[in-house]
Amino acid sequence: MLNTADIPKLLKDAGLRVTPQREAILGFLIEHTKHATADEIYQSIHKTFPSISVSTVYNTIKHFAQVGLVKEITFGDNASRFDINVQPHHHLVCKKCGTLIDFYLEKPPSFALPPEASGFEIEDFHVEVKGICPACRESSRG
Amino acid sequence: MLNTADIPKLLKDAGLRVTPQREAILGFLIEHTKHATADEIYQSIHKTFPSISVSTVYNTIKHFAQVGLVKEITFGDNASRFDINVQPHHHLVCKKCGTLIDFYLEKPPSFALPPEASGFEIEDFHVEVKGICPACRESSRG
DNA sequence: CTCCTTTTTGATAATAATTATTATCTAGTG
DNA sequence: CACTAGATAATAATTATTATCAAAAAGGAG
Ligand SMILES: [Mn+2]
Ligand SMILES: [Mn+2]
Ligand SMILES: [Zn+2]
Ligand SMILES: [Zn+2]
Repeated sequence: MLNTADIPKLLKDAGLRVTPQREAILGFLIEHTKHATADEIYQSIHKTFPSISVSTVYNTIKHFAQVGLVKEITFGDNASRFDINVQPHHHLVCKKCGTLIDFYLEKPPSFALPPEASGFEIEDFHVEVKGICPACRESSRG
Repeated sequence: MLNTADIPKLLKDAGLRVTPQREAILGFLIEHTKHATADEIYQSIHKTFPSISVSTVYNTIKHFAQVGLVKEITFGDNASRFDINVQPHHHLVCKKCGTLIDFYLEKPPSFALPPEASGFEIEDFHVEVKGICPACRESSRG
């Protein structure tokens, strides 16, 4: 498990300079919640770090994603979410509110790619299970 | 296979009025390409139907998606794509250009959902295999 | 510690995709 | 033909994100 004490080392090992903004953003992702949006990160950090800017949050999480500190999740038509869990895993997603729950596969799916796929360099895959979470089912009852 | 001659019937069966705009949009999706974006649909139809509006394209494809005539695909950080293939299937996607190729599973993945998932009403799932297409590999060679 | 170079930050503007609003128009009904 | 629910087109508004760039800060070298 990642610990907030490791933050400066995590940043250095990723080849990034250590700044208060980066420590705050990485700290938020480690401590609070997986799968936060850029805006959620900004709103939370802004309380104790009022001078931080929205563009810094975007720059920083994009940087983090590039060096592999987080993984950007971009499905649904809503905002990107950022996942501090960088192990290969998959997501159960609520169609209404976008809540994500991690899960792991017991057995990978067996897929036969069609001829048109030849020459494609495959890097990884992601399974998205879609449904409605209990909270959203409750709130949409007639 | 869907045929352009069936378009009025397809619209009526879906409970939608038959209008030239709807015929044009559905016709484009059937004839030309699977997985077009709203803008691609608009740009193509606009040539022969100059009075059509961008908002009509959006309204119409959203309508189509609601009644099950097309399926909206929303991964990647780019624009939504609309799939005239509404059978359950999955996608190989190019990380660079967003090109999509359909594929079908031989065997569904076996997943064990965690306790947090209890109460979730599962509707369907989608496997997204990510990579780089031959064209994009070629164009990014040093 | 001080100076210097490089990187990062933050304010703002710009862009892209999409949704909302609304006046006008039209298909279907009788 | 006349009426009305529904559809269209023009436009404004919104949301998420990226670009620009001067000022501030980080990390080394001396
Ligand atoms: Mn996750
Ligand atoms: Mn498809
Ligand atoms: Zn929900
Ligand atoms: Zn490509």
